[in-house]
Amino acid sequence: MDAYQWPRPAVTVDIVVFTVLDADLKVLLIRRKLPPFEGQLALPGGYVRVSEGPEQRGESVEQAAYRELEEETGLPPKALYLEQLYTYGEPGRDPRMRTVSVAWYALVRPELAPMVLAGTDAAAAEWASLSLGRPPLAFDHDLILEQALERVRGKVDYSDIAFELVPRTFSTSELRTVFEAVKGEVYDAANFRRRFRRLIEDGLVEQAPGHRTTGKRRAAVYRFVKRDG
Amino acid sequence: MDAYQWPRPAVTVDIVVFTVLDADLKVLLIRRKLPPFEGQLALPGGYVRVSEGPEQRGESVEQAAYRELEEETGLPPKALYLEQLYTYGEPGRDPRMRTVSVAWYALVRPELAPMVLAGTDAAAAEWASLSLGRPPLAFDHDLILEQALERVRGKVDYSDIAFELVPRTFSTSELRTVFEAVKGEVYDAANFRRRFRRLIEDGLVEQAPGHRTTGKRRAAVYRFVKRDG
DNA sequence: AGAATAGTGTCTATCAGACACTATGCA
DNA sequence: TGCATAGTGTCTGATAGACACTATTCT
Repeated sequence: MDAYQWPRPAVTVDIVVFTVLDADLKVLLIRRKLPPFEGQLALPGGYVRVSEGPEQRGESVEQAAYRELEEETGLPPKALYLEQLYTYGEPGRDPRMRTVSVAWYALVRPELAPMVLAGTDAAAAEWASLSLGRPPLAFDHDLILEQALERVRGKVDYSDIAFELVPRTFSTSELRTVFEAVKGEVYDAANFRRRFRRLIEDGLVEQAPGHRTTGKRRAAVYRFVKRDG
Repeated sequence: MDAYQWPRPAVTVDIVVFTVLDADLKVLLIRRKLPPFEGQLALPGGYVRVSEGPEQRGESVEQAAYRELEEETGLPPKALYLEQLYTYGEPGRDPRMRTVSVAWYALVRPELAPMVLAGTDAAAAEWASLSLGRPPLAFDHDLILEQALERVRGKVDYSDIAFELVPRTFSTSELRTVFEAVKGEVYDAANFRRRFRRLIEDGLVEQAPGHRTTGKRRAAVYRFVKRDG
């Protein structure tokens, strides 16, 4: 039995974009201009574009995520770390029609965060803080946001994603601030340093020229060394 | 712009089913009876069933995974641990048409593994060993299998999934065998025991009545204690 | 009785958390 | 010159790996 002709769900992408601004974890939200959920906040996203028949011109699901992000927020693919999160396919999650959404999360360096709003018309996109209460979102986007947070919080400890949330060169206290914002807890500065020193010894991080002064005293800056490069 | 009318991809599920038999990690594969890839091995899976219009009768993506598994292998939903893996949506991954596949992995206890073949007509489903070389699979199923393996290998260390691959009651050496099969390395029996003893102290595992003899000497058996129950 | 497996104890290296401490440079 | 922040050193407890050891029971 070949299901070629059967009804198909619409396939969309939704993206949870995080950044850290003012020592605070933030998500990018869009104010919807059309029903359903008109006027409410939602995650950026949209339909995956495909073509009929076996020629299969059209974008991959990942490309769709990059494209929608650029269209809706002005963020270019190069500026992003993008990773697939989960696929949501409950009937009823979109009141219009049966929709399966492939959700992604993205990380943006703080220097690039301000360019987001410039790329779209005034009031469309905004960085919402996550340390305070959360606004209700359209569709099942609350759930998606929650699971994205869980993923990032878990992964920050054993992977390199924290380096995607600091400037290209950064001080240890800037990196510590990212950890604190993501995990929502305070880290002992001395112990954090020691962990960080191991990263240098292992060659994951190297010192960069110059200094930075965020507090009272200037600090050495470092850069993340990519494994393959 | 509403994409209601635009062409849509077909949406499928594919499931990587693991079990441990004879101290060996195995995957459930299906011999395809229809083109494309006729006669080749593939992961069990199939189309997600939806309905037209806003009424949205139809199954969730997760239900589709359970249903396809039961249809193709005879494994009832109750017998399985099922978790979503990743969604594959590259154009060209199915030569017939544009297809987005939501992949899952499932774990089956060894006692239940034999019932798989009984549920289907003779030569359709088989448990393939993973310690030897792998047969080439249809579509991009090699990739899916590889990523499922990676997920299970990573997760077995910090989660409870190992308990889904032993009988309901088990000896420490049975549990160790599962770890060895999954990770592909030998564990020091004494150190493994010590780790295991901590699980008992923490109440995650409790001793069960009776004994089991897999080797020369009989061993105490335990059962996993669910957190919420 | 022999032998393989179940199960215990011990030593060492590593790492995280707590916290006392020194050093620097901006106000 | 004060003081907040950068950065170092040290103690303690938890845990993993290596490995020597005892205990049990099947054949």
